[in-house]
Amino acid sequence: MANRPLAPKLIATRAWVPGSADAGLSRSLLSQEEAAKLATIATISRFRRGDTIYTAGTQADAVYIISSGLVKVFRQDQPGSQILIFAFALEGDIIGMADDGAYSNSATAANNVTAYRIPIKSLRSRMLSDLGLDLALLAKLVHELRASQRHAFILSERLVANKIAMFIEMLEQDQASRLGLTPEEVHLPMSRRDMAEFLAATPAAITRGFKTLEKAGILRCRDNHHVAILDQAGFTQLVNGSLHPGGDVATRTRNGGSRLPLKRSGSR
Amino acid sequence: MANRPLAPKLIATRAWVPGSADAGLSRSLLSQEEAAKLATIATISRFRRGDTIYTAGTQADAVYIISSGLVKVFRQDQPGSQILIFAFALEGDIIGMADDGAYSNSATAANNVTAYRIPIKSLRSRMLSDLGLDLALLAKLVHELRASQRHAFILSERLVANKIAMFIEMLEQDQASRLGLTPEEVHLPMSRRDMAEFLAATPAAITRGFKTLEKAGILRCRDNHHVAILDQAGFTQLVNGSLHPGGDVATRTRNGGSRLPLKRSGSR
DNA sequence: CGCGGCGTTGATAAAGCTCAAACATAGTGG
DNA sequence: CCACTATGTTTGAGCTTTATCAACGCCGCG
Repeated sequence: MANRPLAPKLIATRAWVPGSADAGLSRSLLSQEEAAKLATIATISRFRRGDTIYTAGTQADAVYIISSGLVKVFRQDQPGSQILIFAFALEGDIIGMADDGAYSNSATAANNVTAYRIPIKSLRSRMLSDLGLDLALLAKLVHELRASQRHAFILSERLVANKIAMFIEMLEQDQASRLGLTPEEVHLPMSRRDMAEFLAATPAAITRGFKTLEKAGILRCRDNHHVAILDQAGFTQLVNGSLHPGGDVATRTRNGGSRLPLKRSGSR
Repeated sequence: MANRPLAPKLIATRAWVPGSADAGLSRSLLSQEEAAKLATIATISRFRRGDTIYTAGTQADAVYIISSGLVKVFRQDQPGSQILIFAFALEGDIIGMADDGAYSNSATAANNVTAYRIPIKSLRSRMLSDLGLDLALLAKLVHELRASQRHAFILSERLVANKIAMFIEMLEQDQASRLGLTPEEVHLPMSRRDMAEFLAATPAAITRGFKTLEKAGILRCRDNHHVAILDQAGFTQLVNGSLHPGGDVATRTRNGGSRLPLKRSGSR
């Protein structure tokens, strides 16, 4: 049973319960038993790249637990107006939040997606009888809320280069917590345009932001979907918003590089 | 409804359950019974304006349900660096989210605050036995998540005047759902500086944004804490991001004063 | 009465958006 | 296999908004 991919997984980190052992690690929130029970009320849905999974404002009859693929959860008030992507959902994420019975945002598949579709009614009745499921959803929602606040924090940044750095750090942590180790390269599974719509910027600004970070020696892009962090110290400072990439990073030779080896410093 | 102020209240709107009757209305999520049970494990805390309620990174031993007053929930990475206010919490809100046993953001009282302090341990044991409490927290978290996404959406706006309009609309809806009717004036209980820190702008920009909205005839400020919406249609368009206040309002003199939608479309 | 925080107003500079065109990369059908 | 189209990405030039920095008025408070 352990190696079968046929039961939904819900992934999150611990919230109030301190767990120093696996701090920062994602755990599966559902016991096998609970996952199996959920599987009995779920159906498997498949979506192709670009497919609409649900649309904001329509009646919310089901939530989806992503099994594989990448889903963009977004909001667009008027057709043709600005889009803001709220989250990139992947395996172990649950989507389909509703407000007064209607989906409060939209979701489309960014590539081929398989997901468990769980009707709300079944879920509700199941929740009333199964406390563990309840607590799992609670933990997942806390996780989501934190992620959303982090998103807001990224959006509050003024310079696009900083936003990008924070975005990459977010993906890095996510991947690290899923894999259990920090990968050499961070994988950016979405397009530049998607990044722009997540970071509230234009694709052009995203391109230039990456260029800025590369020129500053902070990171290196193998291609548009794989970046390596070269200057971890400078990167962290960027993420913490304490300095601006254009000016100070180059002049950071004063204090910075004591903790980690810098590959190349201050080439200007 | 009830006149006993001695039990905690949790306020939220409905999520998946459609309730066409009281759509958009806040409901108290706890039955009197549950509230009473919660009260037995809660203690009342009082804070004065400026007091710290908890600090990010410290051990999270309790959550707080606000009974009265205004609390700023915020994050500040480095002392002296940028602050982002995530939420203004008031009566019926719950604060104290944690990550791996530590508070993930900070909270201070914006004025005199009374709150129910509920130790995590008691809450957990209570949750395991009381399913209703569980579901109430779930509903509240969905509410919070939506609020956070809305915040992100506001932050994604480029022009400060639009941000302000969306912020006012947010407060208006909140007040309307609490009162059960749309008030004539929207109350802004926080300072300009707090708004700036919520909207990721500077106080100066906030001032100028309000000026812009007033000059455009969208709203009128009785004082710094009370605004009335004069042009509901224009206001709504601003909130939906379909129209730029600076551009169109300035060009209005050329166009002879007619309010024109001027939306952009991708047709070529 | 002086002090410090807040709010407003004014100049300047920087960063990003808009618009637009060149470029790259698929996917498609001949 | 190739043109051909559609989509995404990059680059460039001009314009707008806001951050920054500063000064000033206001108010409450010691």
